[in-house]
Amino acid sequence: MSQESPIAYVVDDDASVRKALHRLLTAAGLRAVAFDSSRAFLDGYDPAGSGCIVLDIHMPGLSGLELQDVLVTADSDLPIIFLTGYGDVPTSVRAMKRGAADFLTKPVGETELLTAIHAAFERNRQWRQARAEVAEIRRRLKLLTPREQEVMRHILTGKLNKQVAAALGTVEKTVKVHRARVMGKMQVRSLAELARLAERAGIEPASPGE
Amino acid sequence: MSQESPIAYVVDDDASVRKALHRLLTAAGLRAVAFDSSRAFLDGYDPAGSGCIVLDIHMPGLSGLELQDVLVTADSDLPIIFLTGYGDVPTSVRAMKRGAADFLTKPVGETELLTAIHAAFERNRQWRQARAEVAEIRRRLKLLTPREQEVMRHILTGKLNKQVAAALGTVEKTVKVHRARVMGKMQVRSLAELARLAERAGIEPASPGE
DNA sequence: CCATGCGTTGGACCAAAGGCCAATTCGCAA
DNA sequence: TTGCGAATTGGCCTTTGGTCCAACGCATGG
Repeated sequence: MSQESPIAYVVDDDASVRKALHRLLTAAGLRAVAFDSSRAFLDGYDPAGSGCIVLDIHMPGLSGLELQDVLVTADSDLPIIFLTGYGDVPTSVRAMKRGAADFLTKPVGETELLTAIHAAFERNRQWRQARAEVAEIRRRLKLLTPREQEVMRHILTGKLNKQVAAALGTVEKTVKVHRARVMGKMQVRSLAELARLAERAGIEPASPGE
Repeated sequence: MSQESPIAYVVDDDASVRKALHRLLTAAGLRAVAFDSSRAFLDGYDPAGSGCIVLDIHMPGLSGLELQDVLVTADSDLPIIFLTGYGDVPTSVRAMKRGAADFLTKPVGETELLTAIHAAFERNRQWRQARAEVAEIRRRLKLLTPREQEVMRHILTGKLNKQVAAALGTVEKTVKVHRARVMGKMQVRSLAELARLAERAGIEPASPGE
């Protein structure tokens, strides 16, 4: 568990802004990394790391909004704080509707920015935690053989072993064995725990009929 | 199951705007109800109904943003579409961060507004559905006696009846009876279903120790 | 050809869950 | 006082779940 501290990525094509922001964030005790373009950011950031992005809108190449689209599509969990000098209402609304954490206008107060960053860090932390839990569940799920997954899906509907057997065209004994292996591989000791994991990870139970 | 069609509430202190919006929405086949102030809206809207609100920002008395705060606090599920002639970025961002469905500026295109309203209706529909499910679960939960609720919480941890009995200072037989009543009142036929309901409704299982 | 692993199945056995009937105690309300 | 619902407990029986030992068929790779 490498619990690295979150990084505040700064993406702005204006060197003086980058420098000022970097200095401000570093002085506040944050890890800050600056990029001069969306492309440079995409090439240099750590998709698995934690943190947030302080992003300018108007930039050559990929604009801030376009970078947001790329990250959303890529299912990134880095919150984006837009920071622009020429923001208009439609743009800010669009950005927020696509999940931006905040939308600030230059010049921005130190406190305002730092508050936004800390909030973004917190959002990122919670998101990552939720995602990690689901990822762990899915990791275990992959350990199950196809047959075991089928049995699990039927069990989650509340079927009895014999009913699962009938649905799968096998006998109760076999279901028992699969069931035991499912419980073992999913690392749960009760049906209640299994159902909870399944609910969290979005595992749909089999249709009652089939 | 009164499946009434959603209502588009219009809240604006400008009579001409109200009239124009009402005509526009009605012409589009929507049920529209207009109010000239936040207070009038609060007094006249149906908290249990479905729909959305087209809300002006600048109004005497409670402003649009203040009305939003009231509704958020009241846990309303009516999406708010702000519609203002003097919107600025900080205001729109604040509104969006508090959950506004959209933030449009006058003059607004017919298509733009209608699209926003339909999107808001859909959001409202999904929200209401999710809320209705949880409400139904909680309704059943209230049918449980305190003891039965305790037993349920322990069962949800995966404990055996005898372990639940030990935790509650009683005997296995009693737990069995309570358990059966829990299953009956919650209208589930398996532990898996019960666990699913509990997970959805945010019912926390008892701590394993106690 | 054979070893290895996976999926499958059988048998035996014990623990646990669920259902049914009956009974007691307690507190609160008619 | 009487009655009722909640909580509790007992006994008895059936069904189900969980586990151990054992075995067979099949594909994959050595």
